[in-house]
Amino acid sequence: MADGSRPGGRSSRVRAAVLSAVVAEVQRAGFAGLSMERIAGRAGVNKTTLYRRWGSRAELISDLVAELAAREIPVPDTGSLMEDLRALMHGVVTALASLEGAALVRGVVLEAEHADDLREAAARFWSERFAGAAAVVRRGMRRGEVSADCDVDLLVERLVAPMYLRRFVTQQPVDRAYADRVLAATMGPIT
Amino acid sequence: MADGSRPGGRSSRVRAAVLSAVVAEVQRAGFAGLSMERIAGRAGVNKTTLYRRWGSRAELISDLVAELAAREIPVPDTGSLMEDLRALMHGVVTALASLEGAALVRGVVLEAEHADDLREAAARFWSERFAGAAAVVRRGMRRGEVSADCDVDLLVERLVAPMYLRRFVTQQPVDRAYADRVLAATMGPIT
DNA sequence: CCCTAAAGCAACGATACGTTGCGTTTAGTA
DNA sequence: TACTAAACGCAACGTATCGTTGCTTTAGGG
Repeated sequence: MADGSRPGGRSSRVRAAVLSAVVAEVQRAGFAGLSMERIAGRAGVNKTTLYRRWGSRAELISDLVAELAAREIPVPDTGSLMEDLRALMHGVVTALASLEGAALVRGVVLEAEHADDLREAAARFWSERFAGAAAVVRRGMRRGEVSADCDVDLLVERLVAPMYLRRFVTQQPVDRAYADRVLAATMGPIT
Repeated sequence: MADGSRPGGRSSRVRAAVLSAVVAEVQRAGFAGLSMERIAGRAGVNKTTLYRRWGSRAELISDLVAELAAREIPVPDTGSLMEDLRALMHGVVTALASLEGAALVRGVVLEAEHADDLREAAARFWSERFAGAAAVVRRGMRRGEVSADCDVDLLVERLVAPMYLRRFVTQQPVDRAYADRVLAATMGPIT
């Protein structure tokens, strides 16, 4: 092999096992209770492997965030802006309800302030997500479903932000009905 | 003394020194990097005192949250809904920019999932804050500045949520200009 | 089938954890 | 002012996890 890297086979199995073990451990004891040795044990992997491949806990979390962020989510295109936005927001509801999605956001919120690489990974993640949502809005703008002088990025933020606030800050439930209420209240006057 | 408690004098000094040391340590190394011994050292207090008074790291953070949450913030009443809301949102901007405010929210986001007492403290905190903001909106509603069928609580959430999203999730800057944009976009069509 | 990247294993010192026993300071009371 | 007990300081303890190292074993890819 040219560069000597060996990505397939055992390596990828180890990687998958470790990342899933991290998620499981986050669920069990929270981010503050993460232990490298426990992660290794749950993943059926030696502690040494973690340090050799990731170097530190921060890099491991950073990799997890990048991994979860890399999962492509489809951008809806039904021809109706409201239907597209509804689908997008319901996707956020599902993501926030899932363990992986919650771990992703929580990891960023917790670590990003003191880990530059994680902050970059997070920035890439959010810019991609918001770009997809913004594209949806711009399609609707071309169809005349929203006025041309609308601040698209701000609109996207206003749509999704309340769900994050409830999920992580005020600890209130987030479901599709709530998403619909936010959507109606935000888009209602614009139409 | 009857119950044997002794709240004044040295006890309160120690408490103040410790809580301020926690905030300083959060700034230095983040929540994940909190060490009881380092906190004790910075506060000029023995490690034993921390464990005897608070029992655990989680309870210490919980107490800090309760302490910060107990600080009364004035609810503006200028006679104009938009001015009141602007003042409220600028207050949030200031709080998020301050170390204490960021530590408060971050502590809740980090620990609340696995600490029931902290979750209760956080719930009290947010319900008080949102009640104040909702009162402002209802005053405006009585003056006819907002329609009577408006969902007040949802409106408050929609106003403040984008600032929290930027500060903690997408890691983007939050200033008064942004708060004004959110306010204008959210209230513009209602008026 | 070989070569070697990658994982396993075992042990290390260092650090922080949480706890205990005992002596000292200090606040509140009589 | 003197007394009492709550609160803190101090020192030491065993434990757990950290992060690292040297060496051996496994298994993927040419």
